[in-house]
Amino acid sequence: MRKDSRLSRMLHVLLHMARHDGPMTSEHIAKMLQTNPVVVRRTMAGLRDAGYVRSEKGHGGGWAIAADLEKVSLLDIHRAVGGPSLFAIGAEHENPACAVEAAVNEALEDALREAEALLVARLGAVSLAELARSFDARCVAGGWPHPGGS
Amino acid sequence: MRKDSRLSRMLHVLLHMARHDGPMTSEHIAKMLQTNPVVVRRTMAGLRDAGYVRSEKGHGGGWAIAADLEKVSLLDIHRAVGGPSLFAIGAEHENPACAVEAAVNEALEDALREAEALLVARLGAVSLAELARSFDARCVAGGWPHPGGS
DNA sequence: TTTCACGATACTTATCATGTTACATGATTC
DNA sequence: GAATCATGTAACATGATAAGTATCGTGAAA
Repeated sequence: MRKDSRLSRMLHVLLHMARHDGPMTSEHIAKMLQTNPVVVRRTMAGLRDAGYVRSEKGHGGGWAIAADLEKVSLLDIHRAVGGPSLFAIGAEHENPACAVEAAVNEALEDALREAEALLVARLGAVSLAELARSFDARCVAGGWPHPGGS
Repeated sequence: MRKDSRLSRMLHVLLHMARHDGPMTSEHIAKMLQTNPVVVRRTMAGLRDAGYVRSEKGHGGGWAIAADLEKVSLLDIHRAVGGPSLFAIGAEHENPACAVEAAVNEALEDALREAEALLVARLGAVSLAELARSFDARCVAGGWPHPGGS
């Protein structure tokens, strides 16, 4: 099953925007993500609705950060793009009539719930600002040219 | 994205088989799972290849347990059905040229790795026998009629 | 030899993120 | 105000994959 990369893509965009002056167009962003401007607008609409970014039409328009990156976590972004299910496996029926199936589901869902709690906690504990700073640190440590092209 | 229910289904079948005398046909199993016999054979082929079940053709044929349930974990079954990816989210590119994207991927993959380790540990810690016993306990506690129809 | 049940192949369906085309809307520039 | 730029939105195509279906072959039991 192909993976949902919306969170990953939006984080990528947000970090670029955090180190970029002025708005970025969908077309520019699409090139960064190697995709289509419409996909960018569609996905970023969630971030806009959540107030994390702002979009402006017309000349000089585009997308810009609209929130304090210290206060937005990776989990917030995950939710802003629709908070898709984190797992690719699960039970077939929600409320099985069969007692055996119910027992199996409970065992599996217990395990999944725990893993989800861990993942949610991890994503919720990291702010975009921290992620951006850790990126800066990587650049210094690894001797990368900082701004980066894409 | 619709979830992969192979693990859940196979556990359901295995628990029934553990409390059932003689082989069960694909058709019988398919009714339990509310699906098609071909789907059953296709999915159970993995369990057979791994040696967890055995299949016999002809009159009186069907599927039967072929392993010590104490020694088979839920993780083993997950792997026997193909060990599909556990997560529905992930990064777009494996080895991004962009340093920002690489940093994002690393952060996300760290979190996913941790959650996966937890989930794998949980699934690996439970044997089919334990799962079956916990089902028995549920029946007693809840006053269910034990054998169950589907 | 008939019936039963699995084995295997091929094809269809369902789902959903992603990709694409087309056009409307609003803002800026001239 | 006309042209241009950029987003907003709708509609549809694509790709991947689990699941569903139809069909026929194979081997075992009655």
